[in-house]
Amino acid sequence: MVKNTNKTGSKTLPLNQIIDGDCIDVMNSLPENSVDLIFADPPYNLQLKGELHRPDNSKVDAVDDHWDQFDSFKVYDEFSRAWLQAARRILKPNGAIWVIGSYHNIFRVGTALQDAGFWVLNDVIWRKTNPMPNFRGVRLTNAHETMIWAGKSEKSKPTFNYEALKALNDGVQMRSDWILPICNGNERLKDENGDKAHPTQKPESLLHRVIIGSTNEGDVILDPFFGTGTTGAVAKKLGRKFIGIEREEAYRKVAKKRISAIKECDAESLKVSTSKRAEPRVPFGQVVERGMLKPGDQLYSLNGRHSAKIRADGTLIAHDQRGSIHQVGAALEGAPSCNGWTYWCFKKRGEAIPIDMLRKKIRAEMTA
Amino acid sequence: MVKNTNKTGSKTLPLNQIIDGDCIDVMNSLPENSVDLIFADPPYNLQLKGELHRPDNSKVDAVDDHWDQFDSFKVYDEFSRAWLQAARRILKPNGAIWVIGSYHNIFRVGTALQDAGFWVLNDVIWRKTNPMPNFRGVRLTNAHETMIWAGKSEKSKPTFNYEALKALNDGVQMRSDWILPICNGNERLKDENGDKAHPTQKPESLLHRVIIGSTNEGDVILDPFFGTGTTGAVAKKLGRKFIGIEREEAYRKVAKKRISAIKECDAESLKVSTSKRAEPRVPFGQVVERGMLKPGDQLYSLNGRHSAKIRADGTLIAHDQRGSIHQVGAALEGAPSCNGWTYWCFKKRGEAIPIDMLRKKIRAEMTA
DNA sequence: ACGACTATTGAATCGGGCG
DNA sequence: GCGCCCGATTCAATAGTCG
Repeated sequence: MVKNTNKTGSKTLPLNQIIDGDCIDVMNSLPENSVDLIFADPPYNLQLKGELHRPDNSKVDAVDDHWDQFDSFKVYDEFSRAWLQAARRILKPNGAIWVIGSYHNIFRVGTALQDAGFWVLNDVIWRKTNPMPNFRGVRLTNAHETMIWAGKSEKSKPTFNYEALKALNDGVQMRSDWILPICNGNERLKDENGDKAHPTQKPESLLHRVIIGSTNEGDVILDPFFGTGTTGAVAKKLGRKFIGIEREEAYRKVAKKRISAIKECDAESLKVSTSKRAEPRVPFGQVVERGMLKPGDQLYSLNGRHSAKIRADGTLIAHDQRGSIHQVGAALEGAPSCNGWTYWCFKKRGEAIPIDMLRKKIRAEMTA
Repeated sequence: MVKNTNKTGSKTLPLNQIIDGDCIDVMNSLPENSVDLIFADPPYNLQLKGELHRPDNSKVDAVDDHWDQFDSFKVYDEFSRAWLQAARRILKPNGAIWVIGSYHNIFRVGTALQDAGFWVLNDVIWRKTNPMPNFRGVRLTNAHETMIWAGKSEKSKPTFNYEALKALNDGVQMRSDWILPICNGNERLKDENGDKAHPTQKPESLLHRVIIGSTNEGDVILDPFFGTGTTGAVAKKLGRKFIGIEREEAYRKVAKKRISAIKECDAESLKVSTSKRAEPRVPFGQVVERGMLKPGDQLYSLNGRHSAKIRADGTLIAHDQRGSIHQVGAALEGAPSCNGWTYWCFKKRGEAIPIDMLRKKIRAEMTA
């Protein structure tokens, strides 16, 4: 619990501190209508069963921590409603909240949040450039997480730095999907043994965008599930104040050390380097899905010597050869490799047109 | 309501038809455990209150001027629970459902779906290449929609054509974010006045991926909010059967015309890449029985570190390890498991050849 | 120093068939 | 239903090693 009552009896905020305790108790001890933004990364309730191994037989380090264990959806929903209610009380009337989650919990959290009176402004997708694959090949690669951005109420007018986000996005309006890598390399905090200090550390780039977009300098940002303190680190760097709440001694310790080493940026260095985008890869399957060519259509080689038929999954078939546009091209030519995009043509009004024209069209739309 | 009772009184499915009626009533009139896949694009606009029905089919009264947020969510939730329950009843035990929505409704739908007993397999983000901008610059561009893919229950084993989706994505595992343009151009259906026939027509590319990935040829796909029939159009094109339910005469009319003009792909083009899991199992003993390898022959591990001797019953022996090709491989490597077929090689004229070559030979003979 | 190659790792609801 | 056992399955980004 926080000692946050001053001499006159009015409550004050414990700024730039990491508070030990249950986040609901701590938030209830803070004054109402006092915080500008809440960023929350609650437990996801993953419900993992057995062990999982990679194809090379190495074991996957699962998130099986005690704090992620809930008996049922009902218990998880009660937990969500409780912390969301406490969070909403301390938010200023024009304050906002961000919550991050995966399909395991985000629908529960989103429903609880709407029921509590929050007003959803956007849902934002964090598209991971380097997610963990689905090793058994039984599902889609789980390549994103979902964030919900919501105001305290329908009437509230939360901070939104439209121009700053637009600038971050090379001058075009920021979209609801954010393409960012997961947290690894030097940014990933290690404990004394060299193991990762926290199983689910979020990248600073994600918080950078949240904080730039929805707070002003000097604002107070509270994180009820502080962990190793990414929210606090980025808040300090960007000249905002933070309040962190964390139950685990080990996480608090790492976070404190981390944040004390951070230097606040001068205004100039707040500008972020925008990542260069390589030309987006276009799978040939998209040409089929989008109906630019249809299953059953014929393709012809540039040299006119071969032809092949398109199948519904974007592979080709020619005599006994099946596979991608590249594989079939290489096989027919007896070559070690082949760029199918420039090798194959389709016919339109008797004219042979390279399929690369279709890829150009798709790329133009992707970057538009 | 559907006339789907034949002379013997047993119910039959009204295949490749568009049925007029409320989707809950119609689904309740269909036989249980009869449909392979459901694709649902339910209304998400809460202003549709006037058109919503409670589970008891009573119509919800028109909007009150002082409409209360919680009440409207409650009505929407009842509607969601009702149609999801009806949908779940008619799904086969190994059937699956796809639901698409935006932040206005997807958290409600996702929660209702989990509460109804569906088991979420993935959430999938449709990332629009060409979304409508946020004209007033007060929010992020709403550039995506969310789809939930779920099995009928935790135990069910829905169809998942992993290899076909991988092929569609140029040979890398399909991710949970799908980059596709919105429906416009020639694909966008117009009415007699040249206006768009439906406000939220989904692109065929989206359904192509859903249907290729989670159904097989001949499967039955039901769409309870059929609209202008994108689900039916792609189902027909890909050799699947559909059942559409739609209350609006104008949409049914457009959909019927649209689908009748569609041509089904030829059989060969519908074939997609399949997984090895579908291939017949070959015991290693057959290799010995057929004399392809003899008792006493040596096998060598792929990495060259181990060797083993073949015994007459098709087991291996290496030092004190005895057992199947898989068991001995795993034991020698200290691994939790091992695919002996790809781990062991035999020598022919000094060259190491994987024993999987012998299995391929046997399989070829089996299918010949 | 640099390139080539190998090893490690990340919020994961990660099998199916037969006895 | 349970236990056993076959045998299928990964992408991108670091970090480390060797020459």
